[in-house]
Amino acid sequence: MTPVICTVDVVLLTLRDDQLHVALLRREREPFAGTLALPGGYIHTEEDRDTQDAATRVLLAKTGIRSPYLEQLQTFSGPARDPRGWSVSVTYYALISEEVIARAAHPDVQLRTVDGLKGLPFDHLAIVEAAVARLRSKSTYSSLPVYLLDESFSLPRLQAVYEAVLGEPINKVSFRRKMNELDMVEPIVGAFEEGKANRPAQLYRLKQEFKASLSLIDRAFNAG
Amino acid sequence: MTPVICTVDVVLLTLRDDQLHVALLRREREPFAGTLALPGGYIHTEEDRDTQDAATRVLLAKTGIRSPYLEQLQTFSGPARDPRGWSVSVTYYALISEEVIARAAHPDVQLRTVDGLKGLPFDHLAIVEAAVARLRSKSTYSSLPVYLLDESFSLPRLQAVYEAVLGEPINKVSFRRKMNELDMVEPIVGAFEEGKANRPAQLYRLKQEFKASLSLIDRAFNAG
DNA sequence: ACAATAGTGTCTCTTAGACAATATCGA
DNA sequence: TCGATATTGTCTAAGAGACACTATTGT
Repeated sequence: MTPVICTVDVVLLTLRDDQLHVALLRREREPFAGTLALPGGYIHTEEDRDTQDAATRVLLAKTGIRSPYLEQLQTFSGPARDPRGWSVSVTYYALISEEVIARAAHPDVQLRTVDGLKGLPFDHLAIVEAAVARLRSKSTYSSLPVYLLDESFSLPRLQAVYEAVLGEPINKVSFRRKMNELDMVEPIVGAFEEGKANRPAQLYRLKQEFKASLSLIDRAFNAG
Repeated sequence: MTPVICTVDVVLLTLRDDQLHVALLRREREPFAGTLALPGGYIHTEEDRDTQDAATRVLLAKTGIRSPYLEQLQTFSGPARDPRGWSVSVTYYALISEEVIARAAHPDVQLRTVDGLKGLPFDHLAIVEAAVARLRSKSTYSSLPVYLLDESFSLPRLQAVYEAVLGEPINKVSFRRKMNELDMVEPIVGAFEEGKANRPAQLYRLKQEFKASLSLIDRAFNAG
């Protein structure tokens, strides 16, 4: 029986100009050397405790980013997706703020909009699409999008992030009411978003108890 | 680099006496020979087109069941879960009616309640728990539970299945109203559930267009 | 007729969205 | 003061649950 090639790939997503972007890197080796592709690599059985560990290691090594949110996405497999042979790729997706990308990402990391992506090697396009679909789906009923923002943020900004991810407007009153009920963010007393010619927005942060886990919403966000 | 062991495992779930059961088989080979375990096996790179294909093949070969619903669950991995070495198991879960089990399952298939399971080898307990959690979660907002029933069923029966899976009562009026809106089942004209000392229930079937895909509910089922 | 469960009508309560009033900043 | 955006109050509409009534079977 031919051995199976085992790799991990990571879809690192961020928001720039209210558009979802994915982090890509130029491949140094064959196959597809020189092509922009997802950060990925082989599982290292001597050092990785599991594939999540491998994904964390690969992401840090290739992009310089240590993501607070890294979730297993799906496993892609088959004889044709990799020219080297029958392969399995356990894929993960991560969310990060644009600010962290700017501060910590290796200079060769390239951001590309997730819409209209093309020319990706392997089945990386399908992987990115699955990651975006998962993010969209989870965003309708969880606090997931806060990971696309920096430590502190205003509610209008958070709402804009939800709207950008979901691709539709959200009723302002409902949004704030829901955020209130969810009790997942707390105001940073005395901190405001200043500098603009209008009433400054209160800055919030994710509550400590939600930093590790997601907050789940029983009723989805609706358009409005 | 040591090679990674690549397998698939399948959690086949069914409902018996309104309790979720999982199909287990006694292992014929080491490791854990003689122990009840999930049906699983190696990926066959010569014949499997992908891991979904492998899961379908393994399930049919080991249990005799060809499930209409088979979804990728999660990939489990690590150096310790299998004594043979660093391994990756791509897991799937399937739903089937008790009637199909009775008709088609190999005689050595054993059903066990998913609650209070113990003594499973590898990390099979964690895999079963993940499958049950996924089923519960998806059942709150989709037509998934219909796969636990036979071809035709009454609405009260379908409601009982939802209640068994979700573990809480559902308001009868709301349930029927929602089923009506969803438009995913249709009455079988002239077919009733007979034999009991009460008004016979209309029999329904899943509409053709939902046999391949799930019907998604925008608002979750609520207790009541 | 009675017991038992199927199926429906309807009232009330909760929740979401529309609309608009008020608050607070820089220019 | 004006323009702009934050924040809040409140009315209205839609959806969910409670309750009870009608329907239909076997005994």
